[in-house]
Amino acid sequence: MSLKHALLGFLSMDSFSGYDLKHYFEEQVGFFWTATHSQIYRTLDGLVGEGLARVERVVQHDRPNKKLYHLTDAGQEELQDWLVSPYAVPPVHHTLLVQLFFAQELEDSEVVELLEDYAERLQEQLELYRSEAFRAHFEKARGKRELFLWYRTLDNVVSVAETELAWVQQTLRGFRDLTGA
Amino acid sequence: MSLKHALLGFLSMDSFSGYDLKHYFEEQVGFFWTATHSQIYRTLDGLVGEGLARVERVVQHDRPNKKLYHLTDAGQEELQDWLVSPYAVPPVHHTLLVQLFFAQELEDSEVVELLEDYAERLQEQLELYRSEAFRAHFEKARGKRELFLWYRTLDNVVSVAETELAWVQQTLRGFRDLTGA
DNA sequence: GGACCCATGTAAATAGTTACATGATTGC
DNA sequence: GCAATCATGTAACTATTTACATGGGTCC
Repeated sequence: MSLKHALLGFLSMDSFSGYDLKHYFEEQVGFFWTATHSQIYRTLDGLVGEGLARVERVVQHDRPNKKLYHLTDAGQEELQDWLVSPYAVPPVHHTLLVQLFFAQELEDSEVVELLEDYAERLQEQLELYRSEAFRAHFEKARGKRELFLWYRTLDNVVSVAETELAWVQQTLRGFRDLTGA
Repeated sequence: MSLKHALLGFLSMDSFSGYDLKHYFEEQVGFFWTATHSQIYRTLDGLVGEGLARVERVVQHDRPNKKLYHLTDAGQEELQDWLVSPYAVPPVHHTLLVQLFFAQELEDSEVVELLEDYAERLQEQLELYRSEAFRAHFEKARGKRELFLWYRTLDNVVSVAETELAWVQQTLRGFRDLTGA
């Protein structure tokens, strides 16, 4: 479960509320990990239950009260352990490839449409990655080393999306050559 | 739910038992979709329940009896509809990037180890993709068009894995330059 | 006798999404 | 008064994995 550890990761930098973290997942790490607020709140509960975080109730007057989560020593240790745990190949699930694999049943034009639509989605993704949206938060990096790590994570998804886009375009060319579509 | 539609896809080619399909997921499309037998059996039940497939009990003497699943007209229609449904960007979950993003807490050597380990996993993946394992089944393609589609699906995961590998190597170089590790 | 393949399932747990639900405060 | 942001939660559902469970047949 990486969400748990991503939360510990954030809490190792500072103390946050569930609401803060929700925004961090949208704006900070949304390009490589997403989570909904309902999952975040439940997972934070779990962290407290496991003694990996503790909660502080903060009374606010200008806005609704909130719960600030702090990392415990046990939480810091759990995070450290997990950070060096070797990569386990995740189960693969690539919906578009399922569609393409069984596309023999489709008209040529439908296959082309499918691929063109995918290309558009990838373009949108790339534009989002290249916008300031994610980079804006990189200024919070504590030094060059962290900044490097953050840029490289973003570069990963950019590279992969570019590769997918090149793959679609090549596939479209090949398909048109083959079918005359 | 793509598993449901991947099953319909297979059943549109021929009739299969759950056991057959389990093997198809390992050997035929395992590089872009995985499923366990427990999920396959339950999903097949679901297909029958929805009227998208029907089941034929086949008595065998040299081996245990089996249940052959056949696509119904409704199943064929459901498949056709799904095949042209536009791509929806799936939620992103990339565990290694979570580790790297929060790797500021780690020693230089631990970061290097993490990346080198990832590179090894990617190499293994690539070797698997390039082996005969998946291509062996491509001979069942009904014509050039289908063969093209199948090769392109495999090429997708190969390209992405190659990109990831190049990304790791570039990241390792950059990290070593920066830290002297 | 034992390993291995064939064949099918259930149960429990984990992970994640979507929908439902509430309420305060700020700024227009 | 209304929209937007802040803030937290629960319930139901979907998807997936892992573990448990069984039993026949073949081949060495």
